[in-house]
Amino acid sequence: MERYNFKLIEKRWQERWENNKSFSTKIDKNKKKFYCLEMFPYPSGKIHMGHVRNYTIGDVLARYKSLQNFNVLHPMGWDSFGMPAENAARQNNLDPKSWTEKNIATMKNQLKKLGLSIDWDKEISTCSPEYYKHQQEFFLELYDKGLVYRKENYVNWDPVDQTVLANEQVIDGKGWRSGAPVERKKLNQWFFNITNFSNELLEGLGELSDWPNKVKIMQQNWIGKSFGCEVSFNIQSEKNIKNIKCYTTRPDTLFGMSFLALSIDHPIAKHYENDPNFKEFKQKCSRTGTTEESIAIAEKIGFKTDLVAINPLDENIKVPVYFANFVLMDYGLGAVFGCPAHDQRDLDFARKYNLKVTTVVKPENEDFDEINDKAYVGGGVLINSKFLNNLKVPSESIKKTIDYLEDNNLGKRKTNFRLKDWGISRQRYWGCPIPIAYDENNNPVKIPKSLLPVKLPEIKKLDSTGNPLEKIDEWKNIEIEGKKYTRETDTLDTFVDSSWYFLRFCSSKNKDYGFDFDEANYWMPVDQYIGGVEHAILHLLYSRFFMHALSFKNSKFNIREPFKGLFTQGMVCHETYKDKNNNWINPDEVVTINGKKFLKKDENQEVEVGPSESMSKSKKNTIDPEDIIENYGADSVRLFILSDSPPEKDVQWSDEGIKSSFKFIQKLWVLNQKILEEIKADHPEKNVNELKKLKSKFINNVQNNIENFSYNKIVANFHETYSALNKIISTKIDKKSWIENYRDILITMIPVIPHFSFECLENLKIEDIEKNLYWPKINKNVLVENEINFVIQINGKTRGLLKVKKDVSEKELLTKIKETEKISHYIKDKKIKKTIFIENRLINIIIEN
RNA sequence: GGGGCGAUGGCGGAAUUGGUAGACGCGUUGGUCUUAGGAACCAAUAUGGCAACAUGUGAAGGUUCGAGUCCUUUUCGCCCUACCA
Repeated sequence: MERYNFKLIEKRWQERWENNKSFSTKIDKNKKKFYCLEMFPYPSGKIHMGHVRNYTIGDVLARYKSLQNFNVLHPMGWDSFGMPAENAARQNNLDPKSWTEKNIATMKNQLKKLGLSIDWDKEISTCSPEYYKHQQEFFLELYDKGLVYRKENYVNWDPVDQTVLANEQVIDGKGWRSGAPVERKKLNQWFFNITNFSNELLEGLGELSDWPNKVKIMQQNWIGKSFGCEVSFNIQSEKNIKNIKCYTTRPDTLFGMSFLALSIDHPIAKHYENDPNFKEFKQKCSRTGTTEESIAIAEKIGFKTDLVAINPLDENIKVPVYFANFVLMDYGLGAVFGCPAHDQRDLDFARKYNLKVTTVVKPENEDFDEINDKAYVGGGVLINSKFLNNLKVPSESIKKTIDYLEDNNLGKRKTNFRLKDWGISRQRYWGCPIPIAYDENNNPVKIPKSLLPVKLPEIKKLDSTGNPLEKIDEWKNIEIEGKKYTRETDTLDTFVDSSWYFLRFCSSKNKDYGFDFDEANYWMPVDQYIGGVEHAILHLLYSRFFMHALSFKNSKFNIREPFKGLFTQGMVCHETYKDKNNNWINPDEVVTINGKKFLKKDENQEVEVGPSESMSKSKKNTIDPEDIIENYGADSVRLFILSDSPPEKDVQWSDEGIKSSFKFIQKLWVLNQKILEEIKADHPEKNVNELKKLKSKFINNVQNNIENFSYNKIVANFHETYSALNKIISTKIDKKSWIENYRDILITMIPVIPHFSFECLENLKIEDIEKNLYWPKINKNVLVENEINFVIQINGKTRGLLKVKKDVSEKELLTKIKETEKISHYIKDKKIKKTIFIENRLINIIIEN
């Protein structure tokens, strides 16, 4: 018997799909659509196992929906702008464009080998002018809608590389490449007014019932809506400062106030600019690291001003005003009042500077301890608060205090959002140019639509410092209608590229606009979006914003939520290995002996096995998908990457696992040959019902498991069905029944192992099978069992199973139990107090002991 | 500090509304066939016990005829977020 030659067979089917354009899709309003999208990859060089998992999960769904006669859009593209291309270009002395294009060619070829049902005709690449032209149009559209603006903002500046760093490029306050201490520098930058939609973006989450709760909560926290009020504090000062406004969610603790703290970036700071002590303090603040941990641990420090703030509720309470390192300018108003008794930070600060601690909340009906080092943040009632005393905290206190403040013109109710506007300027070459130019007075003007796209100038190599666009004068200096301008040299954040690519897929060749309204209205929203949870906040929020922004003041387009369903898959992990010199080593350098001893290949040196971690180049625990496809075939890879772990959890890649999947496909092939022989034999005897039932169960299970994303259980269904078929094969079933039922089983396997399934289907020699493929419908009645393994419990303990006919009565069952020695001895001579009888399932007999 | 998720054999994981705990796979053990086995096939595999049986889903309580599943308390682990006023 021939072994299953996956190399030949997979190649043949992939070619056939490509030549027949099997997955190319057109808009068809008579058919229900299904838009299945996986997050498009960054063309970093080669695909990795994470891609394999992501695209396999998506492909199972796409192929399943397509068999169910949905009109399926399943496209693929490239998120091809970004820093790695610049880094690679600098390192290897080439230009980002050719590096990127080469990677795309490689990865496309690799993806094709996975046998994905992708409509490659719709392929897009965000770095192509055909794509970013429309992005520039969108920029101008949002500009006209007032959703784009320019303001000064701080950036991380690397003084050696003369470049702006992203937050993740700042490591311990130093530039990741140069190692130089990073400076804060103010630059004029472009912003999308995402906060214009804060409320809509928050409310919209409520409609997203097919999103993981986790992600919705993350976005909710990110948007961070809070209710409170602005309070105005009068200031006593020799300077011209009359009052300071603070935002607070706890105005009810105002009587406990003992200081007021300002951010060092607060406008009032300009009064102290020339004070050397203040300068020193500012420097001290900027010295604390930027890592999350160092911020959290950082000591609270303050700079005492000569200002005195007066409590709006009691003018006899006068407190000092500080600048403090823990107050942020970009949240609220950059100023807070400190109530040490009921806020830990304020307490730490107060203890350090010997400020008063006045308790104003005490737990209800309880004694309370003096505040020492721990602030009391719970509820209770107000004390030491004059006319607010005895109000319940927080149910009455906050509302009543705000009412009082508003009535007396001391403050006003305010909703605040944590969400900040989206800074989209990047001082980089390899991104979408911003279609703006500046006149001689540095006023921005739009580049007219007729001059779009603003193409990136081609360069041969990148210098190591600065933004190359600044240095190309012939690109930078332009004339519009005879007037001289200088181009904006910043490019757009690459998150902009990915904020609308799913729209572009709907009509990827459309020339007049980023998408065709008719097509977009047909395909959108994406029915199922699949990708890593690491994009749970930014990418998904920006995409949602972009839809809101495009829908804003637009009569032709009104789709505010781009992704109806979201699925976040887990990572692919592998064991880590280290040699005796403590260097990471790649799995393919490791050989095992009896699965116990791990040795470094060719060196006979023992290897230390570490815990399984997500595959990463730094730990060298990666497995190259191309090697695996080469050795085991795409179907084996697909099967294995789905088995073992549920898709939302991390999966452990193992050599044994992929081998086992490979063997399983071989076994399926052997079974297929046997079935073909049975068909040839065409036994006159029939055993249809059992086969039909087996098939129906299989289809039913697989269907449920696909719908619930329990893809690991599908693999289990495959194994069970394989065993069942192997058993049933000896029972002499006639040709017609075999073909009918086995055909349906094979179709059901298409989403997971398409090459194998199609090959076997072809072997069945059913006419026009390819054109008449549909997800088999099953008769649910077939699934009903006529005999039931009835669970017999005595006093709640399972004592046995009885095979009885369906719908057996309690009385009949009890009779049968008494006849069954194995079980009856438990109740012999005992008085039955009570029985619980669950139809067709279980009986619990309660007896006296 | 805030928020979320989770804890089931040696391992990854199954277990509809509370109703046979451990599906399926890996690994391990025994066997068959083989010059060989790192191939294939068959069987066993939660723990203790010869067995009957007992015990078992991180821990402790509770609700229930019945709890992996529901409630309370608690321990541990992972993830996100972070001086958010």
